[in-house]
Amino acid sequence: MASRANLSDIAKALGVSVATVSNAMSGKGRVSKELGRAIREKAKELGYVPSLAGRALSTGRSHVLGLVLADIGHPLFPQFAQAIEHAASEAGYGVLIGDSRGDIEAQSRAINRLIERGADGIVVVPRHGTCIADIGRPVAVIDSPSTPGNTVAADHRNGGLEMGRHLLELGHRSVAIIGLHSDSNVQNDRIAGIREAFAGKGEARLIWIGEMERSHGSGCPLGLVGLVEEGVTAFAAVSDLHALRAITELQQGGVSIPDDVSVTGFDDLIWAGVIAPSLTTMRMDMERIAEIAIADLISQIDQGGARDASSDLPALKGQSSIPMELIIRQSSGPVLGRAAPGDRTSVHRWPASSSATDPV
Amino acid sequence: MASRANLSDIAKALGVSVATVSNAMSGKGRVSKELGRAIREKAKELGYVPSLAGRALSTGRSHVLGLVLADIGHPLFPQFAQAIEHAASEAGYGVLIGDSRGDIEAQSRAINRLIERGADGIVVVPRHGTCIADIGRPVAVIDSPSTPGNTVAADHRNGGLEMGRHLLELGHRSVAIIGLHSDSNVQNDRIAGIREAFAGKGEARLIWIGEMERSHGSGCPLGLVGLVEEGVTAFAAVSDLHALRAITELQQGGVSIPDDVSVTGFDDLIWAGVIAPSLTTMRMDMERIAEIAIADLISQIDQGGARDASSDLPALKGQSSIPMELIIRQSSGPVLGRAAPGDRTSVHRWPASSSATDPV
DNA sequence: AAATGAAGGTTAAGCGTTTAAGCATTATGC
DNA sequence: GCATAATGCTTAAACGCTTAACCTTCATTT
Repeated sequence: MASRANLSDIAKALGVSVATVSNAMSGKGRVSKELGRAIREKAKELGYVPSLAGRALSTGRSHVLGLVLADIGHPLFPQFAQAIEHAASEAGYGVLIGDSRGDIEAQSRAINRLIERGADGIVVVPRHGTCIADIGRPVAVIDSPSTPGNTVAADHRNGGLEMGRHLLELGHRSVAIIGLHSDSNVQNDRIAGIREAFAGKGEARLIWIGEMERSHGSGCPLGLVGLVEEGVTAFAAVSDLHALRAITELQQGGVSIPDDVSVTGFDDLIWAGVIAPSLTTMRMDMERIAEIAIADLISQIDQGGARDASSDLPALKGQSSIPMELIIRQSSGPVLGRAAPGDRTSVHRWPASSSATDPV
Repeated sequence: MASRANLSDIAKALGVSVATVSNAMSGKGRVSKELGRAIREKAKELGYVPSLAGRALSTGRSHVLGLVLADIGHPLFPQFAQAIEHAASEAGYGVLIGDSRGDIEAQSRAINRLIERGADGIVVVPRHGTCIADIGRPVAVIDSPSTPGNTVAADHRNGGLEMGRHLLELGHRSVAIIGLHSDSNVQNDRIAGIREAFAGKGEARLIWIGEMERSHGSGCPLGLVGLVEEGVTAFAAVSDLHALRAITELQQGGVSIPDDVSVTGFDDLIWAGVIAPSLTTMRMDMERIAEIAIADLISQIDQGGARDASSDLPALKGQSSIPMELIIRQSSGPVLGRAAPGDRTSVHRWPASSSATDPV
């Protein structure tokens, strides 16, 4: 009932001025050791919680960040949100969510709404191929290192490279890369990496799901079994979502994974470890990405709000690429020559999940 | 540059008092038609955007809601977040996210943090089996109708009932229900529904993934192929996540879906429509659930903040159950007698996605 | 011993909004 | 034609916090 205690309650209880209490709590002004302690004790006793509204009004900072995702419905969103929330929370910021519902115009509207709500800065994971207009506030963009204006991102290209190498080591010489459509920088980077790995060492063809669906309807079969018959021994999807689609389609067609063909994904979505076979994939270090994005944002905020041209953020601004981590599970294996499903225990395998005691 | 215009800027520009401008904008006090219009015009001209901080300080309402999810990493979270954000946004509220990282104690901490941040109310999708402590603020709980203190939820039991009937209609008389563990009200409701449908008409056994993993390690095979040999013709998972696990395990074991057995899920997760076979599942009406939760919350807030005993919210408080929707796709089909994979075109099928032109 | 400085406070203004109370001015009732 | 009411606006206080400026007191320094 007793509506929250405020500074003046503490001040009154101790017979000092509000300013002193404020100083004591923030450690800024000049307050004697003892009085400081006494004030902090009283504060705790009264259950004092600073009013963010009051502080915001006074300082002009809300200590709230906005998080705008191209498509909140994307399965990777939870990981993002969790990581961002955690990093922001550590830094004393709250996170306000904005949904751009996929379309570009709505994305700007979402950003504006967050700003009107007083967000000090915005983290944007943009829609494929979008450029973020220069709003008059600090922004951190998480897309891909090859996107202009990008702040921090996973090193998708190198992730692709590693994935390609992984498949090459297993003996694969003909891979089909599965992507959605060509206007995503993230996907393009991953694809470029895989191709680079295969350059001169094998054949890498490309399948755009988007194109196939445009002509054959969404959810249509991708004709992967046919590719297997043409000699493709591995499918490298640029997202676990597509890898899952590939795995089920192949299995339904009677193709055995990984004995007949290997399938790999990207992102380590939540189910990647529990499907059969569990999925070899490439994981982003969300925690680090979030941490850097938030650090950059806060640094921008502290350096004085809405500077036009970004100036002198030393190592921060400018293309941080965070390494990705290859997670080898069951869906990728050595090329077996298409007839003899012998043992294939040579490759080190991860358990389905970190807490597993029995790696299947 | 020009830091946002405020009320007094408008007042000065028009030679009136701030109070009048405030009244004109809110439509509350007494302002003449003409002056009102003039003020609103000027406001638009100056690009006036009300300061939420100022308003919050003055009114004691932040117009921000907190959203706490038991586990932000859950694949259903995006749908929740999107729906809640949308509903809140329509009602003029922002949404602050809080992550309870799965554990119960962290859940309370998350709630407290949101409250300290000034959230006017909280939407909680609680951890299985958690009771939300009475914080001194409006709360809306979305769990299951059988949870005490629940505000609104999908009618999981009836969803289970419908799913069971669907399988019965297809001729299935022996189903295995797949759940994670028994301390989730949502899962229990769904299971109870399925069982009710099968009561007296067929056999329904139960598989807890949690128990199996405790002894055999996480990600372990569930032994579903063995059950098929024992005569089970359908697997009804209480979540798409488990359905996916079942589908891949069965496919890997050479069982054909839906010719040999049917598999169904719950929640219509994002990939349910694109795997092969696409997944028959039961969808919640998130939009409505979110709408009702938000409406309830706002009503509580408007009725005067922290009332102890919830009083006279008429139809709102008290167990709103929102019907679920059965989505029939490819993974469920008629029992075929285990040998003759004949045609099975009698059942009406959904396209993989609403925009599909070719239902595969 | 006077000037200087630091230490430990206090006062007061300001952030942008809302809202109760006050005060003219004009309309209404009888 | 006078009390009453409604209308249209202004004044002023309040919300809770921060921060610059100011004022003592006491310890140094010259």
